[in-house]
Amino acid sequence: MPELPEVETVVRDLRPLLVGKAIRGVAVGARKLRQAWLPAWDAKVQNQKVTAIRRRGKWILIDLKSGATLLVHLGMTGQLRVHPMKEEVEDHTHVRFPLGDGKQELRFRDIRRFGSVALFESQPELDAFLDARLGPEPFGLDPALFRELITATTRTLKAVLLDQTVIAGVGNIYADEACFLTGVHPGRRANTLTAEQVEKLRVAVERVLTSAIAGRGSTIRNYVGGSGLKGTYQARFNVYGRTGEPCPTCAAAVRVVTIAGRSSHFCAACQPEAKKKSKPR
DNA sequence: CTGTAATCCTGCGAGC
DNA sequence: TGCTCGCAGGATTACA
Repeated sequence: MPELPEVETVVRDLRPLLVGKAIRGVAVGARKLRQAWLPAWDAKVQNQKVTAIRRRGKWILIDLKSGATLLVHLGMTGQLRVHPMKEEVEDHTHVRFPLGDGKQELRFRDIRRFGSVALFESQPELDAFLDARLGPEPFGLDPALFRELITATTRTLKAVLLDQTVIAGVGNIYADEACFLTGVHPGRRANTLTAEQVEKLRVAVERVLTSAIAGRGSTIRNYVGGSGLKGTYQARFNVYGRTGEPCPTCAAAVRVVTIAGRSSHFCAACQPEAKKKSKPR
């Protein structure tokens, strides 16, 4: 579910609720997540104060006093929230961390179980894991570097935007929205974008992510932030999930096709397909 | 290097 | 009403 704006919203919501509080222990459910919680980690979180909570790409990093870090990924349906301890535990809650004086606990809930919760004992170990998977954050990128990253391949633009090792944090929704703002078809070969289009794309990616964060992310089905609030940005989508509805710019019907294995929404008038090679005559 | 499909899961809406 | 099918904010792996 969650892309960068949703993950950022969770982190911002949780920051005042977690930082400075101690984790008292951990309770793990029977069903396995992508990464199973290791029993050896129990002692590593016990009575550890949370010193910081950060985001990198779509990952949530919860730093502990010891120098270890809890690394959380929300997958498609993950939720990370602080609840009163006495509040009923919802279905699909897989990991719980009682906090502070025991009146509250941090709960990880994930219907589809594509998410994960893991512990890294040192920063170098954590950095190695993340660096192998993530390119730079999409904000404040040097235009020349952005251009290099995007145009280094013949893959489709959509595939490149979704590739976390190129730019971290963009997912299916915001890739489509950024392509729309750029006026480029998501199936366009990345190396064929003009310098102007690449620059427009850089700005569009930043703009759509920033606006979405301001709107506390998008809730399509079950996303909620760290305090349980839904997002609002879904009301501002130009193309995502708007198949058949009018393009906000030109009123042509929004279309959907599969690109890079994902449904990709676009306006055929505002985002024309690359011209086919015409036969020489 | 590409693209595609399958895989990990559960739930929900569309269509019959 | 009840069933099956396909699809869903992600990431990884196998294979052509």
